[in-house]
Amino acid sequence: MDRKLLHELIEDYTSAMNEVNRRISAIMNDRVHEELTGDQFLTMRYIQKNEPCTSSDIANEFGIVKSAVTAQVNRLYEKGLIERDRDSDDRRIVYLRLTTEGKTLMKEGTDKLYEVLGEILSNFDKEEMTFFIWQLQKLARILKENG
Amino acid sequence: MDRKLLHELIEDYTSAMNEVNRRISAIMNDRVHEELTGDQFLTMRYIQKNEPCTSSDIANEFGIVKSAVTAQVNRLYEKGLIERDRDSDDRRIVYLRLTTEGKTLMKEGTDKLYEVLGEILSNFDKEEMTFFIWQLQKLARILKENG
DNA sequence: TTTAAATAGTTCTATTGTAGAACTATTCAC
DNA sequence: GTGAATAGTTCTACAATAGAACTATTTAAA
Repeated sequence: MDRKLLHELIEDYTSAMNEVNRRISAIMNDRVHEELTGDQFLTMRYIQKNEPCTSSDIANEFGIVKSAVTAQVNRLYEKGLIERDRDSDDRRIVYLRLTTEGKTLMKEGTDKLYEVLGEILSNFDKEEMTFFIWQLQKLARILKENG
Repeated sequence: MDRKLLHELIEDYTSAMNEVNRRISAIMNDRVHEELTGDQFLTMRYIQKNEPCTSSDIANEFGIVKSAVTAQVNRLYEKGLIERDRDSDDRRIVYLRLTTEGKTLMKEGTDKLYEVLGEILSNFDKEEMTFFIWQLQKLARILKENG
């Protein structure tokens, strides 16, 4: 491909992607997870979907070091949203689960997420959206291979 | 559209988008802006493209408060990458510009960005990429209206 | 023309997210 | 049984951010 065109596409891609990320995170903050930060919501969602999971799982999923996870998990623990208990066979391992409060909060958050994103995505028809997601997944796969 | 299908699409969209963002930022960190954080690189790029600009411009562009910009700009200033000077007509306004060092660094960073993203995007053909970017821009526009 | 409101930016404080090194406790492998 | 590997925590340092209080300056209104 022509060099100049490629550079223009890269500029367009990065600027659109940055704008989407900024606006999504602003909307999520305002309307989806009032009581949590964006990162906390993502961590809670991960635990919700992968219960029970460990700090190492989270560190691996989000590409951050384990001490960063400890700090985050401590904050969620202090809010009473998650519980920790040690594996009885291998006492190094600490399993993380949502508490009843955590589950309630995430149920509400997920409902709002579906409502808010559903409203936004209703501007795309099914084929358009499917193709867009398929492209995103392809990009994710390529990035995984190139990382 | 069917409710369950929409929810699945939302799950696929959010998980692909999050993975893309994580991997892009990891790659950028490793190969594009070694001496800067991701946020600093974005701020420097904004100044590079909009020289001279103000702290308020940056706050507006990235949706953050002005005190956050002051903190960021201070760090870049201390690295010798940007310079500030007051408008002589309206002495409240401080214009930001890249220093020679800042320009050199951003020239290198931009070259690396083109190289790295060019390599990744070469896995898409021109029509595919154009359509994908067009969809991203459409999403950005809708988010802007819905925000 | 003086005074009040608006604007641009900074300072200060507090919280969150992060990396990295040193550490504890536990399990595994030889 | 001892040394290596693993899971997680603690501690320190820094970046990013919000929000309130502040300074300096300009604009608008009385």
